[in-house]
Amino acid sequence: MDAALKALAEPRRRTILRLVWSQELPATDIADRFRDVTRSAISQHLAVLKEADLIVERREGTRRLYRANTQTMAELRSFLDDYWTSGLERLRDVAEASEADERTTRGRE
Amino acid sequence: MDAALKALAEPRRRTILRLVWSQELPATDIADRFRDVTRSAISQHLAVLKEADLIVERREGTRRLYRANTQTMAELRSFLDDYWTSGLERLRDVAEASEADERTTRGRE
DNA sequence: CCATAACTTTAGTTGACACTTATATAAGTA
DNA sequence: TACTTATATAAGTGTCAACTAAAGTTATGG
Repeated sequence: MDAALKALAEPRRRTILRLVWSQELPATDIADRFRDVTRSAISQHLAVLKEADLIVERREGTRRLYRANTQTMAELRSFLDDYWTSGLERLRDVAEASEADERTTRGRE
Repeated sequence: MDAALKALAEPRRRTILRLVWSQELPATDIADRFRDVTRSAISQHLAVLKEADLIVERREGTRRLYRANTQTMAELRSFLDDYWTSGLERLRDVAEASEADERTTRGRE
């Protein structure tokens, strides 16, 4: 979930995600939409999105087709919702809990 | 909105946001929750959150009290919702539109 | 006014990250 | 097999972001 948020922080990646939201597209088609950036850069963005589980890759011959993993977005949405609304009454615990949170999320990077 | 997403990409800042979600807290109290980071660092995080309009600052004597701006979070939520659901039928336009988007958001940084 | 408290701001360092160019790999095609 | 197409991966570069330490700012209390 941390990875997803980080991935979405980059505007270019949001654009890519939107492109493959409702249809599967090969890497080339995606890269072609961007004029001021190399295929290589797009390929790397795709890797990040895939790592964050925001897109799914399917191979077909030499091509790789990508499409958005809408479920992860849904999960992210409810994560954000929960993150702020749930457990706010036990605020005294948040400090330790969140600090632990820091360490584990950082450790996972 | 871009700033808000970027601000939230950093786990430490999410923790801070959660701390001031339902109550106002002075900078010192916030900083005290984190052991492996300086007050200075927290101060800088607070500045980023404030810049992104995710928190609000109120001065009282020498203290500065912070609280979350829940409205911005609400806006972010609906932004994310809209971002993917709306306008997906006009996918042919997305490329140009989003590329323009890139340039303006980047220019604003 | 001077000291202290509560913060921020500045300067400098380090690591991460988006990018480019060049090279590698893998699958079709002549 | 050699060539091409579609793509990733490697290596290197410049910029930006998070951090520390130190100096600066603003209000309050002797």
